[in-house]
Amino acid sequence: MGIHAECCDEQCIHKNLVDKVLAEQPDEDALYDLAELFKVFGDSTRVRILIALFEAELCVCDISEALGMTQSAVSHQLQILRTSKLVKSRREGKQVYYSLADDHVVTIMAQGLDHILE
Amino acid sequence: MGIHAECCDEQCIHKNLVDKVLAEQPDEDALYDLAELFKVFGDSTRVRILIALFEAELCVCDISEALGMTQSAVSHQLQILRTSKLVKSRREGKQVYYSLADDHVVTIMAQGLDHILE
DNA sequence: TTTACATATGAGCACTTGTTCATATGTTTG
DNA sequence: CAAACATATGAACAAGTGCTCATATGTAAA
Repeated sequence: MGIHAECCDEQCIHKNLVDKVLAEQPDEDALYDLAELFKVFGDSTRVRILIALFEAELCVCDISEALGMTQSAVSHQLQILRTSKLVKSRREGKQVYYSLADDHVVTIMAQGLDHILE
Repeated sequence: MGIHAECCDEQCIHKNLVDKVLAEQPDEDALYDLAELFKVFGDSTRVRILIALFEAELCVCDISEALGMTQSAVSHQLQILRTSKLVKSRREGKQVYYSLADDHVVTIMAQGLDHILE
């Protein structure tokens, strides 16, 4: 007996649809990576950082100031954003400047805003 | 002294940029809602459910079968997806059928896939 | 080199989250 | 009505996450 011993007898399952879903499903790694990507967008501090970077390239210190958060907290989040390739960084003297890595960030955020503003 | 007592003296802040960021920032509620929305996409079980629903409208039982997960786990996740208005449901006899709520889901997922496949 | 500043990072803790298990609700059939 | 089935939901627990604090690294000025 499988997981569904007490649910969903054979006659009620739409077997052909389930098979189609299983056939079309992206591979396990892609699914995992996709969820990991959205997880990065799923924190209000990181969202605020990304929106701040819509305006301009900013140094860590600027971002801390704009968000009213400690440099450490912001720096930790910036690393996560950088690991996911959502932002890129550039050192200029003592400062490190961050900016958006590509257009996907903007598109994804715009679609998200569209959705919540309905 | 504020939060930044030991960091980022006045001369190093790009005050005009910070002010611009503060002025253009969406209100607190929108930022929070946006992060909440992406948080929903940020779980591989929910991503798998959404991708399954790309193919067809499915009942809870079909989804459990396709994902190889218990009915309870799937049902909990479906409620989260429904609360965020990413899926909608329709009862037909004993079954409840779920489908994608609107096109934003597809667009957001497609952009996400684009990003990770680069 | 020493000092000061900007940023990065590791450890620890409080809080959140996904699953399981047990059970409740809703629907159809006998 | 009772029994069977599909789905929903509350509680509890393990695993993950974001912040703080302390400290390390990197860079420029004295």
